[in-house]
Amino acid sequence: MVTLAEVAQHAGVSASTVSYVLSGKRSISVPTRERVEQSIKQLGYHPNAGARALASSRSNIIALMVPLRTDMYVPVMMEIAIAVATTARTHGYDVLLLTGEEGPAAVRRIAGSSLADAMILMDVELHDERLPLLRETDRAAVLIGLPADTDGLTCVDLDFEATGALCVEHLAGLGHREVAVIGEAAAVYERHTGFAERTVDGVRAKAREAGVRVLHRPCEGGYPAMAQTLSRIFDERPGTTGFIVQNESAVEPLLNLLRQQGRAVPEDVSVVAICPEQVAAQASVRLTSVAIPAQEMGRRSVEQVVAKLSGRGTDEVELLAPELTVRESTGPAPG
Amino acid sequence: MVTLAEVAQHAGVSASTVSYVLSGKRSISVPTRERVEQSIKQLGYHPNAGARALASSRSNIIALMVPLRTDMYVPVMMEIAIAVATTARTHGYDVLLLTGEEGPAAVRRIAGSSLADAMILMDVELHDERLPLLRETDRAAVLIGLPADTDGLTCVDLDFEATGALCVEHLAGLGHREVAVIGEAAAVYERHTGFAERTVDGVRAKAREAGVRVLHRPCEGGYPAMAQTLSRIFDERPGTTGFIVQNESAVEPLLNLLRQQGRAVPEDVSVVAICPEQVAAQASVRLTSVAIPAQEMGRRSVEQVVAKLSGRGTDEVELLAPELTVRESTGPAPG
DNA sequence: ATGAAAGCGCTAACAA
DNA sequence: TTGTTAGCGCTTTCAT
Repeated sequence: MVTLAEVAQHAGVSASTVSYVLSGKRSISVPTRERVEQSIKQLGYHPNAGARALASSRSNIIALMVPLRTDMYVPVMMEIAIAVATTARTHGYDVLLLTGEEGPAAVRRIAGSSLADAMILMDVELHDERLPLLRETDRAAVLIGLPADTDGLTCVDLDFEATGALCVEHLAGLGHREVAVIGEAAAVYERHTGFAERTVDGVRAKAREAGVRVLHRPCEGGYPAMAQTLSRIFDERPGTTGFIVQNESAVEPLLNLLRQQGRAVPEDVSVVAICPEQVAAQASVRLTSVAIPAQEMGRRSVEQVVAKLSGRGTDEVELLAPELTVRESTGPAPG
Repeated sequence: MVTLAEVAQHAGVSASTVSYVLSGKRSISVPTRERVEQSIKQLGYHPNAGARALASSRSNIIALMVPLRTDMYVPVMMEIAIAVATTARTHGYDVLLLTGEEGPAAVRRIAGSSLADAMILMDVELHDERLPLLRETDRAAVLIGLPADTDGLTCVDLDFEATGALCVEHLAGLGHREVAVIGEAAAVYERHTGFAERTVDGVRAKAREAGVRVLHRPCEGGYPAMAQTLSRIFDERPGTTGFIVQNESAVEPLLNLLRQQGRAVPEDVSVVAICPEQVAAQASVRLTSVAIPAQEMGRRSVEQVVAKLSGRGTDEVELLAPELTVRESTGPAPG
């Protein structure tokens, strides 16, 4: 392995000069810098990560804790993770992938060992077990999601209340007066991840304002569950003409079932989805939707974390504004 | 931060003793060990990762390179990644998440900096750019996938030839004589990832043996593409009664289109899918399928890597045996 | 069974 | 603008 000392010798300078060329922390004369850079290239030098971490007490690693639940929509997690990893690289950081399995202990382990300079936690629950530990730690952290108490924490999330409101606004604008919300599986609500509730809150608030009736039903995904949920909805509210779906695995079943029942989309009923763009665009009817901005969430969380690490930190809740894209699943209310 | 020296002082022993208690690399008297463990717990000591890496030249980190392509089925990648992370932890390793973005340079960077002790590469292509670098490196590595030249490399993958054969065998056993293979998008074949070709090879070989006619068509996912592909298949081979689908985003469109055309599954046509269990089980018709054993692939790749790191290394290609699960999409050939 | 001490490769004062 | 040097916290030989 090529060491910094070898580079120094090869370039005819001291070790610290090489170090400073690398870090840019002090000015180096042009010829010296060029010689050093030349030597680095020639010898194929790469700074040793461990030594660097030890000497500087900075690992340049960000830990990303992803849940290992299966009831969250996986592509979104992956998209966030990829966005985190690529954004982190542009700031000189690598990403350590932690699964939720270790639970709160992982926070202690990573912080204690100085393996990572900072942590990004995904799928945060309202009363997340990891938060107390996180607050004790001096480590920088950013949450993707919104816990009940955000005091002293930095959070990034989609503004789900605004999302719910936006969906209602769109449907109301098209003349729909009876709207059903098909939500996540009951387990998601019970887990109190918050986002599902926040969406419904937003829906309700805007509905009241717009004079729209709302019926909210959680739904496990898949055909059988969706069939049951749908028939119950029409039993209870036969006049329902608008649907807001926040459950990827219910989208396609819903469309199929409506078709089977002879209800045309969007002529008879309108459907707005809250889901990743890809799901909306590839569904059997191209769906009017509010996108889950997974990439943006990943990117912003890294930027927040990097800001914190550079002292420009802000303990702030950043809610991303929802955007509704009109496609072919919504139209004027019938009649 | 609590250091090893502090633990030593607190326990009234030398630093090396504490180190050896931790590593188990030499025998320690019971009372001493207990005192040390007591101190460790009491002080909340965690060994510093950087110092450890520097002194031992082992980071206890495995790098995982995931592709950032979008044309691979994302949940499978994620499942592998999670399996890698959790399995790694059981062996005392953490996982560094690298995206393909950096390309071959990432291999150099990680190896050069000793950031990771080993690498696991996903989505390996037949003539992968990273392989030459990998061979130069002394770092342990395992590929998920099968390049053209596996010499000196350890690979883990599903046995796609056997998978293709297994599908044909199942259909042939049910009396089907004309089978169509709906493959991945053309881009996947052009990229020469290999697995798609291997499947078709397996299909062809077994078909010859079983006297089954085979038509193979790549297919972009989604409805329009699937519609076109399907009509071409029936134009060319009106007698087709069996389908083998290796393309997650074509599955649901295919089922819908067959239904629309009045072809009942499995009464008129049978469908075998090569896809994750979840996709097969949640489709609108529960699909007979060969599963992509994502977890197993992740787990095995870590175990291989760990074996290599402990010297018990094997440069071996490990092909996982496919398993076909019969569900409701296959039945006897009509007529 | 335990201790003492020499590094591992780098960073960052402190000097010049 | 550059060099000298003292650690960073741990592992591991060499002693005892």
